[in-house]
Amino acid sequence: MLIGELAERAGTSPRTLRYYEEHGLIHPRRDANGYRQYDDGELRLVHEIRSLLADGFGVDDIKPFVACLRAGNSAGHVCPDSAAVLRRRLAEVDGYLDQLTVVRDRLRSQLEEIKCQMNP
Amino acid sequence: MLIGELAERAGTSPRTLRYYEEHGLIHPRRDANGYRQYDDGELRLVHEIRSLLADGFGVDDIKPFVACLRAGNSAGHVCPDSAAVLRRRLAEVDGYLDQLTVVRDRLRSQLEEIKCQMNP
DNA sequence: CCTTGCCTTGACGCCGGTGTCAGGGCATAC
DNA sequence: GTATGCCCTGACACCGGCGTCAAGGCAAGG
Repeated sequence: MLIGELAERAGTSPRTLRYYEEHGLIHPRRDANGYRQYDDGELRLVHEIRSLLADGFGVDDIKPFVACLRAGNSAGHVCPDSAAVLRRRLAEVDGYLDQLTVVRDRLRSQLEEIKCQMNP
Repeated sequence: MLIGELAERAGTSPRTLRYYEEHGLIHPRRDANGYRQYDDGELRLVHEIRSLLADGFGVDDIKPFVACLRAGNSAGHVCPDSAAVLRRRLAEVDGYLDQLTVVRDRLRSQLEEIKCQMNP
């Protein structure tokens, strides 16, 4: 499978796949051409990567998950290193949720205040 | 009041104040020197700006609030334009909260899964 | 006069995942 | 031969609020 086909099957772009490779997430073989050659395992990997990115992980955070999968585990998050990253990210997300909740409440109360002024 | 003093009183930096000015949020007078000259009204304005920024508004979003204050209103959010921005931002924040909640639940369930494997 | 310290404008750096363009090779079909 | 379409590497653009450095002016104290 060449890079274009993998990109399409993974719902992304060749540029993106080269970026993942540049950052050590995937290691495709090369044809005599120099063309990157991927197999179905890489497709699964890319799906995992994109899922983690969608959850807000950074590329560096994802490396332990990839290593875990490559070590033969059925899921990327069952290894200790991945779990540590998971916990860190969970704490981060909880923090963002708290912050956003505070902001939302402020916004709501300001909008409430306006409504009251309209019906004095 | 010169820019350094205002910056310190507002808890920020001269660079930041020049940035606000560059984007049309404040309009200080100039001394014969060319030095920016601020009064206490600008200090209040800067506090308002920084509060809005902390709530996730962009510089452009803030303009209506500043205009509202300059129009003599006691608060920046009581004008129709500001209210519209408030509603837009509230919807945005609600969206982020939904997304983050989904992510948090996924992270939690993955961590749960690991705990279960440790006590089989 | 010289230093110190504030002020001025202008411009580049950051962060991070991708888009996009430039310039060139390979492969297949006509 | 050439047209098409994929591949390659390398590099700049983006967004946005601000840090930071450069190069220079102004004010005041020794």
